[in-house]
Amino acid sequence: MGRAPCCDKNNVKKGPWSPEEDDKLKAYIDQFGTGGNWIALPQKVGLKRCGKSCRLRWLNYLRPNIKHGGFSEEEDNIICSLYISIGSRWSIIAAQLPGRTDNDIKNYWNTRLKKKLLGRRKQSANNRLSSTNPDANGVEDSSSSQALSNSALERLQLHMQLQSLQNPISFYNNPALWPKLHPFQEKILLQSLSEISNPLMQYAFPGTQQGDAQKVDIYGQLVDSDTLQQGDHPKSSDSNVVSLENSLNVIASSDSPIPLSNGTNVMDLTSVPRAGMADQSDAAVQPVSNFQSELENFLNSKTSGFTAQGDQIGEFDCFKEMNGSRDNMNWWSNDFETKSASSNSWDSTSVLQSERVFQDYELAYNM
DNA sequence: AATGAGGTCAACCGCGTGCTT
DNA sequence: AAAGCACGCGGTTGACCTCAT
Repeated sequence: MGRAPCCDKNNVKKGPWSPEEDDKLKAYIDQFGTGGNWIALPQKVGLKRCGKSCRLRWLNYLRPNIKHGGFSEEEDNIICSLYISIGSRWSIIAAQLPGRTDNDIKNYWNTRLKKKLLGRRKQSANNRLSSTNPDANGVEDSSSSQALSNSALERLQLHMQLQSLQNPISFYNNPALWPKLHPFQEKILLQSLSEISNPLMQYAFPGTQQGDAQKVDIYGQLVDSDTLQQGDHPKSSDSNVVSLENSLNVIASSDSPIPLSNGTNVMDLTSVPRAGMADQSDAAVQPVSNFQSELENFLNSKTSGFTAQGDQIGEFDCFKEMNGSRDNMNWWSNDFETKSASSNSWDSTSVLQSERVFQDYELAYNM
């Protein structure tokens, strides 16, 4: 036996609100308020609507100071940053954007921002196609190749953050699902991790600077960077792992409260239970330490037996230039208006996307 | 001009939580 | 303590709009 309906479904009007209904509801609430009972409100107002429908209409449309459309670039960045950080907790994200409703932001993310990001991915795929078709001289266009790799790196950063921070059983948090990586791919991964506090995060969490918080080690313990010695951790003599430690320290820096422009901080946001779903909130906001330990396991299994050769390091160095553009906040906005955005979803295609991202790297490696 | 595909967004639905009785 | 209820949330739907063919 299911829950009793909140109203008589047969006697309530559904569908779009008429201007008359809007006027009635607005006039009543302006004069008397909601009375703390949405269910009883429609009767008082004289509307044949469900109380929940009235509430939604008021909150999303009739309420004063509501903004519709015309999202600014800064708002875009905040939404992206918070989504990466806390996932689809639209009410919390909306709380950071005065005048915006959770419904509006949710729609905006699903219809625009997500596709903006994926559109870039598609463009990258196109670049890959063109880069695998060298011109008649067999000389490949170096700029397109670099753009491809750069794009792939940035996508991986965002995607890994999305997956690891949001979904505890995601591809990225499940070593069993990880493919065997080419040493080069591992290097790229490490470089990506070192940028996990990427520019997007800087918008919502402006207090964090890359490499500015070497206070927490990969074991989640507070560490004085001056006293951290080589050998303090089992793998610290391995250059890859040293790099990982630095990377994870950066990640771990977000464990510290980071001020937002409105006076709250990151921990305020990430520690807010999902209203109505408190049990899920812990999973929704993955503790960074879990991500760290998973990565540590990953490095244990993936770096053993591999020693980077000098020429390989040289190849890695050719990607240093990539980092030059990482402070560009607008990397994902280039094709904002691109009509070619696919209907892929982050969630359903994560593994496939991951594999294709790695294919990007493989291509770059083969160049 | 007609039509179909894709995009947008307001509204609905169902669920978990917490308050009240 | 337990049941009932309203609230608030995120996910989903479907009507409407726009654009390409």
